[in-house]
Amino acid sequence: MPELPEVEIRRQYLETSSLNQPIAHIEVEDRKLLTTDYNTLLTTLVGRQFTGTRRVGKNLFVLTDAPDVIVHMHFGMTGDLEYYHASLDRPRFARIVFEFSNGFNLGFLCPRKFERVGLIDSIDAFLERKKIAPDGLDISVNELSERIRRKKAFIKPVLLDQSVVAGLGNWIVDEVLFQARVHPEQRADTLTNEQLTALHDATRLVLETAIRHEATYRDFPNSFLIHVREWDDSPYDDVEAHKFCPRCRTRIERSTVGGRTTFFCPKEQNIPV
DNA sequence: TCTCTTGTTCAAAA
DNA sequence: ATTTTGAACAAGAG
Repeated sequence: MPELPEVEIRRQYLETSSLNQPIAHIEVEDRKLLTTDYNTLLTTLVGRQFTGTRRVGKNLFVLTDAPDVIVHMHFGMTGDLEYYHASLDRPRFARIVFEFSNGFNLGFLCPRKFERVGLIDSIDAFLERKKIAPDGLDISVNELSERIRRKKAFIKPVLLDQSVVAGLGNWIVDEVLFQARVHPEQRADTLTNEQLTALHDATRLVLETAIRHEATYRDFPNSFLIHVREWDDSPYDDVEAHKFCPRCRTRIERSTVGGRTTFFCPKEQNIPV
């Protein structure tokens, strides 16, 4: 789940629930989830407060009242946050828990242990070191085009590359390509200016739509491809109807591109000849 | 029981 | 040397 829109929702959640409360303790069930030594994490953060948040791509940064002390969070494939009163049971999979002195806890839920939390001293240095490109909501059409044109790989894995544009994951890339009518296996360096503009427009459309609907897939417009994904089905959905292109009713094709499951409309997403 | 998975990394291959 | 590919990571869900 945690692609850019989900991380943005989590950022807003942390921002409204967990700022300006002294940290009394931090529980960590499995230290492999930390990118910073546990004792360093404790001595650095206990007594401090979260003061603000920033997000770039799928990375969430939590600022503190100590200079140059920033908590970095990455949600992997399944990470989530839950703010709850300490008198309640710890939420399932809350393997890292920030305990505030006011009796509330912020749980970092890590069902699959692909998530990571650690300290950094500079967001810019972190982005540089990790080669994180500009965020999908900030990147200009020129910069996106420039970065895509440099690559020869299929456009799908290029858009998944966080050093090209930050925040797009597997389903968003499929959705962006569908909205822009670009085939996932078109070579990146063969995209026309019109296609690059369409990709930039589609990126904004998909990201903004997802954030507006708080990343709840079933609420997305019917014009979106996402409804073909089986994990979107609800008891109210006509599952069969979702296997067809919402525009031309052609059966949606499922394949593997760049090692990832890919859905696309074989009629509308063509490679120009 | 078996397959699949929304992400990233790193080593191998090209 | 650089870019691309693909396995590995861990564990839950269906």
